[in-house]
Amino acid sequence: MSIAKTYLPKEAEEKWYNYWLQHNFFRSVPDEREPYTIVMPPPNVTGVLHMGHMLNNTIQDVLIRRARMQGKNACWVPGTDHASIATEAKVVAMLKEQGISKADLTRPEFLKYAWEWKEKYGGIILEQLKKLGASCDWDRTRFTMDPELSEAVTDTFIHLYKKGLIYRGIRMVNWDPQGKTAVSDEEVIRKEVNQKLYYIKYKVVSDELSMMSESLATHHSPLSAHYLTIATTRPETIMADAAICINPNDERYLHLHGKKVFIPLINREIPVILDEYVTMDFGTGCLKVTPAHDLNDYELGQRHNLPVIDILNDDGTLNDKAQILIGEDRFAARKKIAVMLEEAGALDKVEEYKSQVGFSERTNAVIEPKLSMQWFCKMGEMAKPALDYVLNGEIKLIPEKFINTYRHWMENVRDWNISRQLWWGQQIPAYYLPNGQYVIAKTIEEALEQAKAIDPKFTVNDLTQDEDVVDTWFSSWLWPISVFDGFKDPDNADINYYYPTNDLVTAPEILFFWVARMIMAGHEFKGDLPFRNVYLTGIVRDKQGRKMSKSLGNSPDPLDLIEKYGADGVRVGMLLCSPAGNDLMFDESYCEQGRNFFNKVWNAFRLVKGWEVDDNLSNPNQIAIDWFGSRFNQALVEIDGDFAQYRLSEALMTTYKLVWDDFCAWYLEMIKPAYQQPIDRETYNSTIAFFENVLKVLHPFMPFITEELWHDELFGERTAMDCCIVAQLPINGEINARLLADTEMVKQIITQIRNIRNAKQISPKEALPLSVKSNSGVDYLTYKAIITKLGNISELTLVNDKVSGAGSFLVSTDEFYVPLNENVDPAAEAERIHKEKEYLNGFLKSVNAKLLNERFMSNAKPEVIEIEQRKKADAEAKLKILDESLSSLAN
RNA sequence: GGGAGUUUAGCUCAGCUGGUUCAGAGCAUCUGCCUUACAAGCAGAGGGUCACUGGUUCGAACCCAGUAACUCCCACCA
Repeated sequence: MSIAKTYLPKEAEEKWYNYWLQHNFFRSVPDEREPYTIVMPPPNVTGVLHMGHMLNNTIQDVLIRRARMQGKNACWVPGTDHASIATEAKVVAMLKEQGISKADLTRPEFLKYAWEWKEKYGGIILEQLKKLGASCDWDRTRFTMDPELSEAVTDTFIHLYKKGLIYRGIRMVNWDPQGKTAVSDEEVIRKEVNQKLYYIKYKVVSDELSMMSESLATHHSPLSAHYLTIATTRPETIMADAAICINPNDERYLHLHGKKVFIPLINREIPVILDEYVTMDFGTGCLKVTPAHDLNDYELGQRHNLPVIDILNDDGTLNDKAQILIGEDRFAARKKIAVMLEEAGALDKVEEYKSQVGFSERTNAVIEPKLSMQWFCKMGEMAKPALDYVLNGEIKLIPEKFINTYRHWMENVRDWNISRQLWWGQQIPAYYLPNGQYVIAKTIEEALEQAKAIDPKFTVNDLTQDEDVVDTWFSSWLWPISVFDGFKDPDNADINYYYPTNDLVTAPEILFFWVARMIMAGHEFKGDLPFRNVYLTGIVRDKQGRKMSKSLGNSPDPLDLIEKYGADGVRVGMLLCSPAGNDLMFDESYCEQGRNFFNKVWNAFRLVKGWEVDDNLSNPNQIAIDWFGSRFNQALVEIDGDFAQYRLSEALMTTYKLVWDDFCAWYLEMIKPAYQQPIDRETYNSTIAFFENVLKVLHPFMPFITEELWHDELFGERTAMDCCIVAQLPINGEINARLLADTEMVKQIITQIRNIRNAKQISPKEALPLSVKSNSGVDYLTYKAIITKLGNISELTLVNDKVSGAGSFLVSTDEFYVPLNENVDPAAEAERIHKEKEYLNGFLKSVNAKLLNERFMSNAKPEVIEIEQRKKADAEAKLKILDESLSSLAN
């Protein structure tokens, strides 16, 4: 029977994923085993898989599969997030294409469209995750707007309101004119932008000409006495100015104290006010105060009792209060007003200027500070315990460097604006009464009851529910609890069993958005932390270090990659380039390496599969078997250590080398029978057992090929449920250190023999004799079988004297001679030995320098001194042998 | 402006408490091989002033100080 030279993943992937599903291997229900739980950071319901998801979910799947194979009850809860602003924006855009405007729809009509959209596209990303091999318990799939989860949102809102942690108030908020909603501080991304700084002249209202000329005489400011000049990046907001502010200590402007000025173009009179807030050396030292459109100006306005003139509509266009350019977009208005100012002679100059501008994280629109009535959640009280969990180590952040950032944020946390002027999401459970009061209630019936307590005359018709919905994160911060119905049914078996969860794998970008708030919610609503470890992955970047993004077009399509390299290849590729806690420079070649790796495993399988066993043979290669057994156990310890520290990349690399180098390149070569020769039963059985163990350690990284091979008859009969996915990882076994060390020497011998072949152009097929002068006492005859096989040695003999005219090398202090047909050139040999001596002498010198240094001898630890002494003795022994060789060459 | 981090081979990264021949791994490169498991491979080899400058120490990639470059987070200077 011939087996394909290369493994074709596609068919196997589909077959085994379905098999796992059918046999409920991903399913988890509470039982007596130790739970291991991960809740998946829910991707946006309308999103598609990108490289960040690939990385994230590969890591989660590796952890989950490993836990499952360690006998834990592994539960990975998948789900999606309703992502209110992003989804609503998409639905609005979709409707617009159909010629439907959101404004023409009622709330229920709009929501109907939104749900249809969700039903249509909502499952895509989860389906894509299946291609990757994600072993989630799909029966537990949740959506943040599932009825139970929405109910949890309402309940927690009420809970926090009753506790006084939620309040309503007029505040300056971050307004997204595209999404037409407020967003939280965390959802504003500041970017440096090239802007223009406009210097605009405001005419001073003056009553006496004489005073003016006096000012002219005494002040040599760049400003005309008739005017003062302000600098602004936002000339379109001058119509909303309520004052000009100067620093009272600014000597240049003493003459302006108590004056008034005209706003250019509209000629409205505003006062000049004094406040030390103004920096004298920035711009002109004159600041236009626009309380409606700047947070600082707002606060300044509050202090000075200035009116708030809001000239912007919700969509960022100018309203009639602007008097001019009504209906124009703010950016169009900016350009036009610059021209108008210029024409009016009110524009002094324009400078290039770099400054930070806030953008909406979801729509990328420029954020507009806007005064509005919003709901807020107080954070201070909840932040304290959430900070403690991390500081005292109950929750570990991996890597630890994020602790500082986390602490800084938690110590400076501001209240959270939780209301959004959207329809897609959980509507705020506030009901307004005709008298302006409101009540907070779970249902309108309950609201009515409360209303009646205020005034029995109220009816349902008097109640109006708040139009707004809560921030998406106000539902996802409940995720680790709500997916287990911990609100609806706080004492149910699931929540009691799975909560707190074990590991959370997510991106550092949402440490504050989400992770911190989940910790707060966990403490507030469950009195316990939501998870014990937070693994913060890096950002997936391209080879040049740029963040992968749609607009740059530098992100490969994950599904194409899977198509090309197989899911196993892509998984390995992702992990190969993702050291713990660092960004990863992704390159397709990593996936190629992953593919090559599973192909290597496939071919090892082909080799073993082809062997015939002869029960009459009784010459097992016991040394090889013992050695690989030890080596395997040693690798297990290393892998365990890597996982314990969440060094997944290294765990994979340790596994990679174990399989490729130790198993394939060394072990299989050691025991491989000659072409078309049978193998003995014992070696065969051991090899099969090793291979099965290899499949196990590989499985978390490469689930598909390992499951495929697992079921081959090579490994014997399998029952339906006997699958690699639930096989138990081997427990750390015996490690024979001596054997491992000796084998390393044997490997060196073989490498040296190969080197001689290379140098002398001798074919590997040509058998060579080997003589050993063992000075160390190692009995090389023990390893005769391996040395003769891998070195293709015709005869291994022990000698007491040097062999002249042969190729030679040293391993440790043992001498090896390979007699060759042609005589070795003594001069060349002498040169080689001289070089080696030179190196050893240099080495010896540095060792001696230490040993002769009194301070070293008195300060260094005894074991360090001992090591140095051993080095010295070793070098001296080698030098002695080399000298002997030299003199025997001379003879 | 404040804070954190990074800098080790061509690339991506290990290097844990300062002490083995400590300067490592994988990939890439080079040389030789189509050797009956695998050319997606095999065998071998060559790559480094550990960013820079000083200091501490018997001893520094590692500790300290400073410098430079890059990255991230936070922050209301128009």
